[in-house]
Amino acid sequence: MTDIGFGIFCTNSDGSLSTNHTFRLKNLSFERVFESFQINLRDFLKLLELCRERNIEVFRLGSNFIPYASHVDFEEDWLRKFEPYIIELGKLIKEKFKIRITMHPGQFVILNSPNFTVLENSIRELEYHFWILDKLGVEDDGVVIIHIGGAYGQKERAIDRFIENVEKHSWLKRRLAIENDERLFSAQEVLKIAETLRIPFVFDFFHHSLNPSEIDLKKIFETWSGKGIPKVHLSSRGIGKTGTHGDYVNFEDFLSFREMIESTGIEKVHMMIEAKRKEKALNKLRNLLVSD
DNA sequence: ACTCGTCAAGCATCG
DNA sequence: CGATGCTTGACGAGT
Repeated sequence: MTDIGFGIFCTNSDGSLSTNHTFRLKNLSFERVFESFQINLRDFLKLLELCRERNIEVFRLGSNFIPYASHVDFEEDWLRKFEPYIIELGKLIKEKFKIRITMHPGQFVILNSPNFTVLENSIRELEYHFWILDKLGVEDDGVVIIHIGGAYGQKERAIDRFIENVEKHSWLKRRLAIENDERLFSAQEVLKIAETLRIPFVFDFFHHSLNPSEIDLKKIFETWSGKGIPKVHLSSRGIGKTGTHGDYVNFEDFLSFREMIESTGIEKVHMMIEAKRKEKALNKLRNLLVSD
């Protein structure tokens, strides 16, 4: 039977703790960045406590941990001032919490954009994400997860451009992981890209159900060899437009996903619960598992 | 003291 | 062509 370790992201269920505190860009100054950072740091530590109490094995740190860090107006020497705090935090995580930390930059990070400025901004944003994880001193299993990007009416061309751009900035391969999305790039397409680039594939069950393709989950897990425990995402449909995440995870979705995972014979996976009610959703799921 | 619209960034889809 | 979905959170204007 597969051991499934769970993960949550960015905030707790009532929103009282968040690693995404920010401010308005027009007020950008070192002081404002530092102010938000301190709140994010404080909340992050509380969230790590929460994860430890509830035996949560993965946490996704919010991209706004240091707000506007990749913005052109963010001055270069500001980041150096944060360095000692991040290093200290990294030590604490290693000694006290022993949790896997990952990140997932926003939808604006697009490595296959034909627009040079978009690509440039994306690279800068990824540099910032890598910087954080490197200074934290987390292992290579601390991945930075992105989607493939746009199709621009020529999906094959868009895939080639993604591969070319990652090859061009090959340092990205150290932490970059890619995920199938709910509309454009199916799991089958993402697997091909992951195999070509030799980077891990974060399989998203909900996106796969909305954008299905023929896949071999075992092959998807193989992209993780030497890169840490395979990571997957689980969410269920919410009210509103297709693709919206639900407040909780549908138990049937979990059961069929678990069956799919177990059929590969894998020993251990990390499952990120992408539900709006975060640890409450995980609690509900675990309660159902106990009574099941 | 509150609610509401807007905010750095891209893309595709739906009406 | 404008609103919406994607980690939502902050905050100033209006009530």
